Amino acid sequence: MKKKRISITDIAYALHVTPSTVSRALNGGGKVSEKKRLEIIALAKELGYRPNPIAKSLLENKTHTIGLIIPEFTHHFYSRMLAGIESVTSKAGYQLLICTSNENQNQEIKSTLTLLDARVDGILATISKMNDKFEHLQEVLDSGTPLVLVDRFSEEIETPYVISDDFKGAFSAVEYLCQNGCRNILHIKGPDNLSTTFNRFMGYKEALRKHEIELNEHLILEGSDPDLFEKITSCMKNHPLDGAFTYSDYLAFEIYKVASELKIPIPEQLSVIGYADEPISTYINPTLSTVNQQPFEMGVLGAKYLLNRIHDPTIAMETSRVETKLILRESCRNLNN
Amino acid sequence: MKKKRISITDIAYALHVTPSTVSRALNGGGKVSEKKRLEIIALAKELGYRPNPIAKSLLENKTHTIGLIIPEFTHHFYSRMLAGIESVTSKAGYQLLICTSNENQNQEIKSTLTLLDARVDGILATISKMNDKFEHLQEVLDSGTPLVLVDRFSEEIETPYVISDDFKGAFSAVEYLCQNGCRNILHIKGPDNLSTTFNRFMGYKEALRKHEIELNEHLILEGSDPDLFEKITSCMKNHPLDGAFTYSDYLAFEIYKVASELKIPIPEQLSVIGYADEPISTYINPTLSTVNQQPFEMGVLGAKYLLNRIHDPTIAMETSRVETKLILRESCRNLNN
DNA sequence: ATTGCTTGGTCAAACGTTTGACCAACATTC
DNA sequence: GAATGTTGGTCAAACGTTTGACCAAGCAAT
Repeated sequence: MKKKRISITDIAYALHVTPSTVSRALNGGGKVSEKKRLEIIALAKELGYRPNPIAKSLLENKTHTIGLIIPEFTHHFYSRMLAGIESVTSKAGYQLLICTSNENQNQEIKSTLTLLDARVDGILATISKMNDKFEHLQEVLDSGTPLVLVDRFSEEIETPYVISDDFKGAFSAVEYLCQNGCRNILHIKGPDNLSTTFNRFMGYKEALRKHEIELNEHLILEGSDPDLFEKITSCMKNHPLDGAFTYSDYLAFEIYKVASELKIPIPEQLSVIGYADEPISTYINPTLSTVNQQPFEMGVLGAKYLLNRIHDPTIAMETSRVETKLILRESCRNLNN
Repeated sequence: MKKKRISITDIAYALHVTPSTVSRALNGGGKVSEKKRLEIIALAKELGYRPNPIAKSLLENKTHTIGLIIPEFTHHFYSRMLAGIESVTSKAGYQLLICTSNENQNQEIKSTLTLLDARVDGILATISKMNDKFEHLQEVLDSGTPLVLVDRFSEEIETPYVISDDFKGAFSAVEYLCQNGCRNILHIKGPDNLSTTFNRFMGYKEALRKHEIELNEHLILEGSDPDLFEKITSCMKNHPLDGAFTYSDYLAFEIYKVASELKIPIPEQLSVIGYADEPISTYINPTLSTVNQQPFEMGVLGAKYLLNRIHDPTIAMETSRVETKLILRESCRNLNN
């Protein structure tokens, strides 16, 4: 029941000229008298003519659409990233075609195929957690479709990427703890196989090394451990903990729970720093110090890199490790005041 | 630099048949010998042929794409709604084209035009807050493009919609407070001009009326008041408050802050219920009772209505007022246990 | 009068696909 | 031997747009 939109040929017919002339009048390609040009433009306006981008796409082999593959929408990080992406693509006149992978590799592969089928001009992807296959991404590259990876990347796939500087982010957090008197710092790690988990852990280790604190294996826990609460509890009981750095703000909250149970005051006896600057960090008590990854900016950058690549595929690969910001709130002791 | 994808004519040429034959072989339209059919299918597979949906769109005047206009991504409500929408559209084989309005009417109008230009098969929209013009939406309808409004709607525009039952949601929350001994219940209202603000307020009033509690104007505050904290404080000091119902979880948190300042224990002395079931509600202390609006389900429903309309535009208009769920957590007294 | 240039157009192909109309070859029926 | 039906195809139009090639008319220069 969709109404037929008026086309260039309709205008041509009405004015007894050919579609070519109408096209040139509307796009300013010359070869049309001033009088006809005005006539055509007037009629086009009157009839509410709007060019059909589908026809143009077919001809130009371009869709002015970019595809996005994102694990999910609900984490604050991704919605901010999405907002950043949207802000630049919409300004550049590009449409955004969105697919979710649900952190599921098969769905990611399917989404990739869908976007390729849709002939998007480029793809922006955050690869899913448990990714061990990369053929589908290689296929994107092979097809000549520009690809930019955001947030997570793999060395297996040679393409521009924008990631957060997890190492430095973790390092700055743990160094702050060290500088403010912490010597026994717990770390709760993130999901296995994720470069972010690894890099944050490395940042933790490096900060300890720099401040000549020996690494204590007992102070390192796995966030995915089903007995995490008990593990934290026994860790707190058996070690003179004075600091904690966790892979996420949610894991930091687990520490809050145990500390509350054991009546260990934060920050007086235990300084805590989380990661990601989720909204909850300003609402829990005490407010949580954390590491902000600037997801909006990451999205902006990723989208820009992609557009650059679309406009000139021979351009040198642009990659960024986005700086993090240490956000200090009530959960940390500060020796200086 | 995008590689040319292999087309139906390439296959036709290689096999010395016409494109028509290839098309029929691939789509099973008969008129092709079994032998040729298998040959064609084999070659298509070998060459990695994938049909070009752009060409099909041009022919069919359908894009298998639905447009989404959403105010923003960062509120949990919208990201859940988006997830719900995506879950049904992707299953139905539809692409999702996303635009944000940033709660800005001009941008909403622009987005609408963009989607119409893109020839989407239907539009799903959450109209922006300060909406007083509806011509653009009427234009969508006039163009014959199915439109479904989600979360917010206007009587000016006659189309299917899915909204949350704010009245009942508020009513159930306030009634719960009444049933559990509260007689002096504070209400903090939402933004002006929003039907949700009005309806939640009406629900509040109706619950009081039903439980024969007289409405006290002094117990009703504006969430947008810059001196909200002070207003709440003086309200708590001057009235024997025993309950509070707020337009949002964030406003409920303001009450937490004041209560903490005044050393009023929640829920022992004051029961609090928020609205929206934002993630923070399970992380603040005590955990916050709230009203869940089932945004995921709203998205699912909206998308389904739209798809139904796309498949049969003459179908009767489907609208829903989605039930809310009262989520009881630690912030409310319960007389029964 | 011939050549050459400019202006203002038209024509046709192209993009990839589908589909109704047509058609030749062959088999069947009377 | 003529009419009819079936099988396995081809042809061309259509969707809306752009664009290179062509062309006629008018004019100026030789």
